[in-house]
Parts: sequence; structure tokens; C-alpha cells
Amino acid sequence: MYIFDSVKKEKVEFVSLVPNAVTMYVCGPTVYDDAHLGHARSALSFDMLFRTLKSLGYSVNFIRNFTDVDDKIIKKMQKSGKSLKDITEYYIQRYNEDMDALNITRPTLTPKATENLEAMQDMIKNLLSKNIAYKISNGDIYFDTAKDKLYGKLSNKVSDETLSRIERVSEKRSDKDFALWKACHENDTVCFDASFGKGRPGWHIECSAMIEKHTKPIGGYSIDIHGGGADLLFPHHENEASQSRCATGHELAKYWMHNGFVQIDGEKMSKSLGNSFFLKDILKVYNGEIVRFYLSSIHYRNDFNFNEEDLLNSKKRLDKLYRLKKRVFDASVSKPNVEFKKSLLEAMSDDLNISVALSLIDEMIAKSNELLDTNANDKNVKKEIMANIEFINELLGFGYQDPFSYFQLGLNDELVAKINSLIKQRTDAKSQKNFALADKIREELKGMDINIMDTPNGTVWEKIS
RNA sequence: GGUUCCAUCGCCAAGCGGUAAGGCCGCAGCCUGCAAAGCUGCUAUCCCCGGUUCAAAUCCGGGUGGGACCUCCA
Repeated sequence: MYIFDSVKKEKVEFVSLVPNAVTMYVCGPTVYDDAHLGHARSALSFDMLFRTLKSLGYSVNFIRNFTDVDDKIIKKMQKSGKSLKDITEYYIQRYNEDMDALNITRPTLTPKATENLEAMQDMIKNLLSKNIAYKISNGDIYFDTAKDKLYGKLSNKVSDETLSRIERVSEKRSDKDFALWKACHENDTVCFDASFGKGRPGWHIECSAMIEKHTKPIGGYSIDIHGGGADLLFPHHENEASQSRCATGHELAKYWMHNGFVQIDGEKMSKSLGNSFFLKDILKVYNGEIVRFYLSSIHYRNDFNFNEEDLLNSKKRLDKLYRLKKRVFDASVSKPNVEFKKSLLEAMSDDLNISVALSLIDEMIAKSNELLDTNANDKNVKKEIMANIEFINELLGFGYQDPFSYFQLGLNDELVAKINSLIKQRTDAKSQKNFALADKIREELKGMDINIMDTPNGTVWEKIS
């Protein structure tokens, strides 16, 4: 397995801390709103890593957190009058629903910040006792970045210019110091007790504390892989790495991986620009698997430019897989083709090279169709093809639907009945050599986005686009 | 301003020093009543200029043009 380490900035061979086992931690969402395309991309990227590692035989401990205490959530509380728990539980459920729709595997552990306050407080106490953290007059506790000689080595991004952009708090020892604990003020509703004063945790401390709590350090590292969106490298991951290093004496992660951003029609997607695409809006129009296939079709480190035209094009590629599946649907599953399985796994083992993987699948589809053209009833051929598709699903997470219902997505019973009736009429017309009428009916179906195909076993149809 | 990534066929997109994968679109053929689907074949010398090398889309230098991060963000 080779992965691109975004700290070393090069592709490196992955060697797990413990043989045959991997611990990976990915920064999850702050749950104050519905999940957008960016959340999907991140989850999808690491889902594919998760699946690939498992297929390679590793037992994988995959942790992804929920940030369920945060200023943005508090703002939402004030606006809506709802409780913190009402808001976060709702959006956690929404997040899970949306990710499930994309067939994203649930991590082995999904800790919440509010359920790990003790671990955070322990780490803050630890840092205070070492005089690496300090309290200012309003009660806030800051991390003293000057105490960590390695601060900045992760993102390589801490210049004076950069610092001038970070929020200035006069009592901070240095502008780069960041909050570990934000003290309660008179009107604050979200307050947790701690020996060093009531308050709530800063953002960065939660990941460090949860990793520390849920994993066992080995070989100088807490975990094998730490992942997240490209924007998190600085300051979030820099700060995480620094506070963990200072608190525990060892490094946080052996490898760091960051997924690229999603743009919409060439524009950056962000809350402030107001062009944020919620997953739920897309899922109303397109089946989750189609969205998954599209979003995963480009290498995880590249920027992804989302647009509907490309989505529709990528769907055509997935259609071909399902047409093949239709041809073998009645076969049981045997073992996948050895060469195919090996090459697919090899592609994904090369820093998740999905493009090569997809081209291998296209190749398999063409070969299989050819085989079926000449050996239509060879059970062993069919079984192997089914097994190939099954393996694609295991490794890449698509191809799992019933092939017939896949081509009927978005249709209700009434429409299906009408389509079948039209096809019957056309078949009758054909048998009477009334091709003019048959073609007219075909046109009518096409107007309904229905494609028909005459096969030796009768006329079959598909919903297109 | 600092840091950083990228530029490959009409569109999407691999490639990581050894002579340009794949998909969409298009064209031709087989198949078909005609189609559709499927199969087969065809379609690029890699933004520009230098350099290193027997050999560069791939490495180095310089341009040009985009993007991202540096503020909450996946």
C-alpha cells in the first residue's frame, strides 16, 4: 500500500505500526447544519481507504468524531431556542442518513466531543501542569506554542504574515497561541465544570483528547493515519499535533492524508458564498449510488468540480456495469477473476488510484459482454462475472443494487404499468409488421425518457438520464 | 503579502524518467425491420521557452494562466 503523506508531501509506502492492523482517525463534521458535498467527499475518500485496507487484509480501527459543542452550534441555539442536544442529535442523525444514502461505511467508532470532556480536561490539566498551557484573566486557557519547538513543522505555514491574520487577544503570549478552553461568561448557556474553571473546550483539543483516549500509542505514534479535508492542515491539524506532542511525549500520527475540495461549477463552495450544496438536495434528484459513483470518480486529492453535466456523464459509465449485471442476474456468486481482483486491488493500493480502477472495470465489462455474446448460457462465466461485481462493491462501494430496479429509479407503479402496456402494443404492431406504429410508440417512450431494446428474450426497457 | 497545488484529445480524467490508460461525445463496421444495447476499429505528443539525460507529459530553471490555504469550514 502506498499513500500520499501530505506532511512529507510525497507518496510513501504504508507500514502499519502493528502488523496487519491499522488505526485511522478522520475529522468529522461540526453538527450544526445538514451535510454538504464537501462532507460527502471527505467521508467518501476515507471510506475508500477503509475498504481498501480491509480488502488488503488489515483489521482497521476507523474513528471519526462528531464535534457537538462549538460556537456555531451555540449560535444556532440562540436563534432557534432549541437545546444543544436537540440540535446536535438531529444533525448527527441527518449526517448518518445522508452518508448511508451514499453507501459510506460507518466507522468502527464515532465519538462525540461532549462525551469525552473528561479526556479533554485531563489533557488540558496535563498541559497546565507542564506550564505549556496558561490561563488569562477572563478564564480562557491558551496553548503556548512557543513551548513546542516543532510547532509549524506539520503545515510549514507559520510565518509572521500568517500570524497577523489570526485573531488577536491581547493577553496571549503569542499570536499563534490557540484556545484550549473557553471560560463561561454571564450569559453563556453551554458550560461544563472543570477543575480549572467552568467553560467549554476549544476545537482542536477534542481530536487530540479523543485519539489519546481511544487508542494505544505504539512506536512513537498514537495512530497510523490521520485524515481530513485539505483546509484542516492548518491550523487544526498543526494545533492537534502540537498539543498531543506536548501532552503525551509522542507524535500523533505516522501518516497524514488530506482530501481535496469540492467546487460547484468552478466556484469555491462555502457557507459565505452561499452556494453550498446540501447533499439532501442532490439526493432528492439523484440516487445515492449515482452521486457516490460521481464523487468517487476523481482522485481524492484533486479538487473536484461538481456539475450536473459531468454527473450525468459519469452515470452512463455506471449504467454499463448494471447492464452487465442484468445479463448475469440469475447466476449465483463464485470467486472473482484472480487477475481482475489483483489488478483492482493494486490500483487502489497505489494511493487510491480510482481512475485506473475504473478503467479496469470498463475493461472487465467489455470482456464479459464479449464472453456472454458467445457463451450466453455458460453458468461459470456468469458466476464469475457476478463475483467480480460483488468484489467491486466490496472494494469501491457501488454495483450493489438490483440491476432491474436500478433502471427504474424514480418511476412509480402507474408509470411502469403504462410503459409495459406501450411495449405490449409495440410488440403487437411489430408482429403485424406495422413498423410505422411500432416506431411511433418507441418515440413516445423515448419522450418519457425510456429507452427500449429488442433482445432474443423480448423487449426490455431502461429509464435513461 | 506568505505558503501551496495545478495546467494532458471537444468534455471528464490516469500517468510519478523509457517512448500518451479509461469514460463521455463523434465517425465506421457487425448485429437489428429500423433502432437501442453490446462488440470491433478510428480520433492527442501532453500551456510556452530554456536546461539535465541515451531517453521527459514526467526532473530542474524561467514565463503565462488557473485554484486553494493563511478567518468558521471537509
